Amino acid sequence: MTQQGLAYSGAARRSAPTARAALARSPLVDGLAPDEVESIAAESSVYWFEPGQVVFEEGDPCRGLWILATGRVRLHHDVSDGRSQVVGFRAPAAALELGSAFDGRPHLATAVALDDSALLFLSRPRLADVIRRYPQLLANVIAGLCLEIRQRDILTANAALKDARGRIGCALLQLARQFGVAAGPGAVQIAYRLTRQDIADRAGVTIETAIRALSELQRKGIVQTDAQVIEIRDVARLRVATECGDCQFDCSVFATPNGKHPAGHP
DNA sequence: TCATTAACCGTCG
DNA sequence: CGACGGTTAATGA
Repeated sequence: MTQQGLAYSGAARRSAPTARAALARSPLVDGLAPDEVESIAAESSVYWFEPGQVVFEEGDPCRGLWILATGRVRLHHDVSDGRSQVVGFRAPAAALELGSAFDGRPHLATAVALDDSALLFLSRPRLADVIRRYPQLLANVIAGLCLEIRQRDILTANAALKDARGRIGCALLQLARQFGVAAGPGAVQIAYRLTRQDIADRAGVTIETAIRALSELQRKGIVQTDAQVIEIRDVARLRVATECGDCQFDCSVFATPNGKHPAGHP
């Protein structure tokens, strides 16, 4: 069951310019002229979701492409024993699930709003139409899909790391790659609020284990948490502690000087 | 609701 | 055996 937000409520209408701005920042429309982006925005709708509201559920038929405009969204699988495995977190300008939007098969994960969130929706027929008009989009889609695949690869590599500390460390480094902003020499802040439960579900451990590992890292001065925002004070030491040495996945932490990460991509 | 700590317990190398 | 991590419970913010 998908509970959808109200289409174009008054609040959503007022937020439409914000949604268009988010679309313009999306890597999906890289290389398109502003009026071309505008024509895509004109074909899409804006939906509003409250914290905890489900955008779509794993197994739901995919009706189109969702792009986050404002707020935060978590994507996860519900695992048999009642726990949940986080597939990824989304920030504004990121697509929720490119794969299903383009192959039309059911959603691979459940998407839940973490904050009040505005999302752009483009139905599959309109998406197909837009692609026909702007073939440049295909290259952007492929790039986005490749990033989704990399993220999944990191997830499986993470699960294969033998102990919980390693998985937590790997999850932190990957989140830093995605949401990191420079916070001084060798330090990166994960600019995304995450509960301990979020971290635990991302790493595939219980919340207590996540707390144990994080407390330990905190005691060593490697990380520091403030109001659900984690700062890695010493990336190099976290890498050592996580034994990333021979990991072939691209967890390398980057942060641009102006504090922006590349356009919302996972 | 979220975070933390500690005690306890089963598994596995 | 002993490290590890899940379970449970208690407590504080």
